[in-house]
Amino acid sequence: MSHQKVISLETIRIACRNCSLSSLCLPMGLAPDDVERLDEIVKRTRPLHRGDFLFREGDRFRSLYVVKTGSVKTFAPSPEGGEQVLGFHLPGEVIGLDAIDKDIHACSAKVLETSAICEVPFTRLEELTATIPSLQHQMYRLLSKEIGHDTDMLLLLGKKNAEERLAAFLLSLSKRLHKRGLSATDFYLSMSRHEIGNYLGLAVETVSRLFTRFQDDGLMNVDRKHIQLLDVSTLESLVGGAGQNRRQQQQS
Amino acid sequence: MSHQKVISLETIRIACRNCSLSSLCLPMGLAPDDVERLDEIVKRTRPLHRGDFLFREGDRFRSLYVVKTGSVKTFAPSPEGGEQVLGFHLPGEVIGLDAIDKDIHACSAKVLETSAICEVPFTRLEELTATIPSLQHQMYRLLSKEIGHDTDMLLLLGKKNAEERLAAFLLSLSKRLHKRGLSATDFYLSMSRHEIGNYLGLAVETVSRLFTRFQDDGLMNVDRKHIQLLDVSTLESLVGGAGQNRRQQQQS
DNA sequence: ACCGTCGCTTGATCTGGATCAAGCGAAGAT
DNA sequence: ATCTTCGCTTGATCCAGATCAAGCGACGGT
Repeated sequence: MSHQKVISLETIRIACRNCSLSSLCLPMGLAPDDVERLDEIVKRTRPLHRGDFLFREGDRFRSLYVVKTGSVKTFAPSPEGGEQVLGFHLPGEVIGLDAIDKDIHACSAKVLETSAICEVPFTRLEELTATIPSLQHQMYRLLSKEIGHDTDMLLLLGKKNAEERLAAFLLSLSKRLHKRGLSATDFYLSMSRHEIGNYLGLAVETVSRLFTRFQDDGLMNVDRKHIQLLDVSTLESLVGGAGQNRRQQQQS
Repeated sequence: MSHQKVISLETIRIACRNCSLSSLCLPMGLAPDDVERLDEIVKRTRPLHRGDFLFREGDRFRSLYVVKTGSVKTFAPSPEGGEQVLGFHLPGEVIGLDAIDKDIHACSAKVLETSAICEVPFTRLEELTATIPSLQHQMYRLLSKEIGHDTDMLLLLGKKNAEERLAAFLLSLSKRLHKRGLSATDFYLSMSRHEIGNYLGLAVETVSRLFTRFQDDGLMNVDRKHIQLLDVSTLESLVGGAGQNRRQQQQS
């Protein structure tokens, strides 16, 4: 997405209180004093590069990770030896929540491009939440939000066709990038077609064909990793399942 | 599954400290005094019946619900008017965690058979967790566990074929029932074939055919809602994806 | 500048499971 | 006791998307 050595020490020295992501990240809604306390436990590591791991499946769980810049994918091994991509994580998003339960990471997290990551030791965070009610609430919300997101994915994988899935994926990226102050209609993909397909439960070929089709239909421009959304409202209508009239699935 | 009026007032008067589910439910690992405090905020409603709602999509979020006996399904509306079954909830399982974030329920919860349910007002629970560190930790684990479960479902819907999905579903029920002291190999389904199919992303017909096939192969007996698992280890090997050799999905 | 690798595209074919269609039997209603 | 409904099963057909196959072009390495 961008040249490597651009991220300097100054960038990673930015504390929570000055971080442009604070409204998306843990500090959301905290009093200045409390942000200060949170700030003290956050480790800021130097930039990581494509292919680096934040943690691997089977690792002991110690910290949550927050993407500051760049992007990360998480994936779990499937019994046969393949893997399931579980998510792509953009700035402001928290990684590792699923490991709190068993104290062991059940999935791996791999950096997709040069990225700055904050590390938050969980035990210390947990102690802090006990004394800062609003931070505790923020944590509950964070975990709950993740569940809600997974629920959306279940609906996508369970009920939507290929076209709807890809449209939903593009719009999700668009929306999340926009919330971080980036363009909602012009961006670069940091993941491969293969990874997109894996994530959406589709073959690479299907993803590729759909990109071509969407472009032919004037919905977007695609040039390698460079994406430009041209007709967001039509994409949105595609997600709604207006694609065809598929059988209404209900039960009782 | 059983006659209705059997559950009496005595049954629902059981406090947390006497509840046989305490090792599965919130109180896990709490000191007796703390269980007492938790116990005080839990409301025990009279038994609910098939078709009753715990909450509906759009309702204000107020409480978490714990299944004590019986079973509950949760489901979300899909844009087209159909619905996606999100889960079936057995005794000891907690419902409503996904609504903490937005403070609004994004899905509905419907009772599948006569059931006893505990209601835990969330605001009060949250206050309590701030003063009982082990309860706070328990809550984090609970939310995290839910994420882990959703992750498993993503893998199931994204990578597994029909046979693998149904085998996984049956084994999941079996395992969860067993943990609650019930038979792991002989049980009744409280949900319809349609609901199972919806949950697993399959058509009713496919579910029905697979039940027939599994029975013909000697893996289980099926008589309406009554299930007997005969060959658990073969079912387990089916889940592993040993079914056929499907293309290894991996990415760079 | 050249080469090899690898990710991506595009075309042809195949297939698992959806859809369509037609009973059947159990449970509740009158 | 009979009817009606509805959930379930089974058979026939269809199709979206997987799989197979064959280039092509970008990029990193030397």
